[in-house]
Amino acid sequence: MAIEPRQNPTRVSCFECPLRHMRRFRPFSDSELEFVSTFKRGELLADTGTTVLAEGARSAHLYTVLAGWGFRYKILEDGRRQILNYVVPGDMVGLQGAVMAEMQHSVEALTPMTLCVFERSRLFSLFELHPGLSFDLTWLAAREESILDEHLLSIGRRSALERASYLLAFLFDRGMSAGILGDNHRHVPVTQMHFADTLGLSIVHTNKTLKKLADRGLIRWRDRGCDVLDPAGLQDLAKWKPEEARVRPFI
Amino acid sequence: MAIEPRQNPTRVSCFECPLRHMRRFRPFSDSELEFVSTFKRGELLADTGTTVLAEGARSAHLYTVLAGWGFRYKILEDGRRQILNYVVPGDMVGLQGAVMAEMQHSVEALTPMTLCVFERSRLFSLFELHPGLSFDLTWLAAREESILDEHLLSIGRRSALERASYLLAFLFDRGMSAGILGDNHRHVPVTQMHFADTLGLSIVHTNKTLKKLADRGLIRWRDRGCDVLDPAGLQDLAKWKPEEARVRPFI
DNA sequence: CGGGCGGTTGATGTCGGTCAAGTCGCGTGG
DNA sequence: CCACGCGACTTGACCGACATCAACCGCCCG
Repeated sequence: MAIEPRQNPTRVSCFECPLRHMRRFRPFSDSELEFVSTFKRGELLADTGTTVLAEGARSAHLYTVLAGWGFRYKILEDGRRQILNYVVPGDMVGLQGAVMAEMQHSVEALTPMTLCVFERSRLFSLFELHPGLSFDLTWLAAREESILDEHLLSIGRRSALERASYLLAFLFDRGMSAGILGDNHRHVPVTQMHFADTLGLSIVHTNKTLKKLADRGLIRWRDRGCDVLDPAGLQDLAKWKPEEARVRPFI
Repeated sequence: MAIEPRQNPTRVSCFECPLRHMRRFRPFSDSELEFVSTFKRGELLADTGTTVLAEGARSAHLYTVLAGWGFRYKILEDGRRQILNYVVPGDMVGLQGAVMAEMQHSVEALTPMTLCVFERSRLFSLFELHPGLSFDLTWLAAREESILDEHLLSIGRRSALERASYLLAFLFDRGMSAGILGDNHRHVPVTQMHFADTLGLSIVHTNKTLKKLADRGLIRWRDRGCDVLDPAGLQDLAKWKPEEARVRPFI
């Protein structure tokens, strides 16, 4: 169940961080890059199904996703699970734990993941030394908040079909802008069980709902995941538009 | 509908800010207090039902709630509304608009509200000059995120009765720690319509669900709002515990 | 005194849950 | 090599939680 993730023996320097060079991330100043390099403690590799962070933990670390898909979730005592959001490269996880006393949710790997490990105790010096990076942290938190707002609207007020369409369009958008969509740039590695737990529906009903979308040619199930064939059609069904892409921060 | 809020002619200095002296807020250093004083532009009074911030707006301002209750919400094209969260004194609103391009949600006053108005353009100098306040902003954003997480869990996975109990316990907790519960410190100024739009239920079913709670003596409806008679009982029903109170930031 | 808002209630319908099987592909071990 | 089990996906029958429709009450306020 809760497999221990393992440290990567070969640390990769921030200077040659593969994400750093992507156009969609804002460039760092030299001093910022240098700071982040010392802030970084190492890398963490997590296999599919691994628990990266557990609810209730008081982790000494903070992470940025470098590769792979993961998801954040909470569970009720009796096992009912709600997936809160998905994480992709460039996203930060564990900020809550760094800022509050302990983690209020868990994070699990959906595919093999690589995470950049930061020292939580040095977080405050980031605020002291780098206003730009501090602003970025706030930016990331505000953006997460606005995503959660939309999810709440979705679960609270959209029908099952709209909800499913929204989630698919959303995942496609996130995967696309992170450049991690599988074969043909349309594969999303999320099972129907994950869909059910994100949408607040039962697996059976989720299946029937997704089947409708598949019958209409919007998606196709394959290989423990889903090919998004018609993102625009999904957006229309959901009455939702993604934020237009712009340069975003990344720490 | 969208009544224009009005500026308060009599600005109150931050030095004598009534919230500042409450034990639950962290104290400011002299230089922080001085900075915030210059950051502050004035005060805004909003009557019940007023729209304080509108989705899509590119507001030049940022606010901290000084008095009263409000709520954040989103609406779908066809009018379906989802209330995302409630705001009470000490909460910041409009940070999203300051950090992203435009507001992704609206804010409306539930009771007459007083808000402290800040100049959005000076936000970056806050990051440059005051690491402590920057950290506080991130803290506030992370806390909002963890509240939204819990709401998602609630709407997605709790039954109608559990959801309603959770929301009541939650509102009681927030009102209590902000010291703004009405008569006998148990009155929450939220109508059944607001409950419905927060819980993702119809008004009729919300009414029937809340009636059950009233019949069990947990709450009582009165005066366009609700008296919370047994917060502990509600928490038990919802299987939820509030975060333990600790000193929190406030800008 | 009339109308609007908030709350209440019953009748009826439907969306989505639960139960129960069954298929398919894959990895494991006899 | 095949039996077995398991995880992901399907499908049909049935049921219940919640939505919708339609009244109606009480209160406040113009």
